[in-house]
Amino acid sequence: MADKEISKAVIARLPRYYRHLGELMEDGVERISSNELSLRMKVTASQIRQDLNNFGGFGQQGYGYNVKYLYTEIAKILGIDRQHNLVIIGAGNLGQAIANYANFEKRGFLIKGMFDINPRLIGLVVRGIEIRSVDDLEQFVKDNDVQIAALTIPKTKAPEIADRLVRAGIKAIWNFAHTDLTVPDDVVVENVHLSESLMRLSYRVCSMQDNSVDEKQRQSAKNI
Amino acid sequence: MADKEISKAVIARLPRYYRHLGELMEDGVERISSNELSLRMKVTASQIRQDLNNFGGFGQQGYGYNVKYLYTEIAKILGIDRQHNLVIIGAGNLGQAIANYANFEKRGFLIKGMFDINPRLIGLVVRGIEIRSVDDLEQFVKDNDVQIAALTIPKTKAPEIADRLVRAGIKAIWNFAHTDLTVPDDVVVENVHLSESLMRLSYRVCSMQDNSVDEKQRQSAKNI
DNA sequence: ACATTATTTTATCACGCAGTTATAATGGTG
DNA sequence: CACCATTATAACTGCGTGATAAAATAATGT
Repeated sequence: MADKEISKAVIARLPRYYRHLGELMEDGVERISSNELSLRMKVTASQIRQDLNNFGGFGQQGYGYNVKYLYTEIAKILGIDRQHNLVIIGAGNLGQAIANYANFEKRGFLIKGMFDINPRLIGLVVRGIEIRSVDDLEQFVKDNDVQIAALTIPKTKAPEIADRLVRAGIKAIWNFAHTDLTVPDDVVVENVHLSESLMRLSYRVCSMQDNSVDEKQRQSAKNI
Repeated sequence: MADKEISKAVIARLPRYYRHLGELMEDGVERISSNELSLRMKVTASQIRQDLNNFGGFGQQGYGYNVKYLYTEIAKILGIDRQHNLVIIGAGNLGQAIANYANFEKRGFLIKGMFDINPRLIGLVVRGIEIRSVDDLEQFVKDNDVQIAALTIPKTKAPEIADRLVRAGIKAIWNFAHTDLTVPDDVVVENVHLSESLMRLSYRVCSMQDNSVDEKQRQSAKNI
């Protein structure tokens, strides 16, 4: 496994395949063809076949893909068959929203602890997870084999905390802070910049309106 | 403006340009060259030049780009110079996290109301925004010229609410529910699937580890 | 029950287009 | 007038799509 480089575009699509396959399993579907799946997911069947082929022949001619097998194989590829210990830095609404999302644990993401600087929050327990002082961060990361840190703190504090996490040996940062982080090459940063997402939405709304205006102009141009 | 089709990839990068330009403005920087910006943002200067050229000559030879001018122009392109009214459906932690993020309002996103089905939450006020019953959703959307709805509800409820929003005349859905939504062509859906983001992170962490194992193997192979 | 044919569906190949990077040409700056 | 940095153009890379070959399943007839 993990022989040749797999394109970024394919990896980005895998979680969506995984989600749909999970839903199919729940519905008791045992096998599915790329064509059926393409209808469901609204992507071309060709793309599905090519994507899945990156990881070796999961499918069988004349049969299709075995849903359960494919599901577990994708889990292996994504690494969600293993356990990942994570901590949440920032116990505000966003941090608590993540802590409260139970399904992460089904995927092997185990929230070991939460951290904050607000003394009023420290000591509280959210879904069995204690909120601790950031002073204890390094020690906790080392003691609990924490791989991943979710950063749900203001951008001003983010770079400093990121540095501390890196020095404590963290492998990946799930960054919700509205800033870019600079980390060594062997540390992964996955950005979730909500404000950027909202701006993209804004663009699409506006260009949609502009287009409809254009169409109206074209319509009235016809009538001349 | 809005003459020829601009590629999706360029639009996706614009918010990041916008953020960095904002930071430069705060630092009192008046002009910047594509080369300096490329160093700061860690993308190629060539890409920056080509991206910005999509929207007409913002730059000047021998001078660079005027930071403030570029900032306001990108704002126009993204449509964040106008006001967008939005509602949040789902007043849980995630919904409240969005409601509490003040900077959205600076970008013209005005949160008009929040909605939930939980009677205990209805009537509460978060940052001056009242939490209402979803029964009042349609009327509120129509009365308040709401364009955008943030969906921070469980996936089981999402499709039904999405339908209701569409019928009420919403223009865009910012979808945090872990499911795909089916809407008419003239309604924009921007997905924020956190679980998928976390899976991508997981993949990168694992492939990073595998690669370092490979390197060690290569190292030991050398020593034979 | 077996051989044969038709059907289904994947795997692989090849092409075209879009996105990215590099280079040449142009036009201000100082 | 030399230099700088953009604009415009060209080369390259990679992704997505469609077409074809191969392989298994399902159907048919003897």
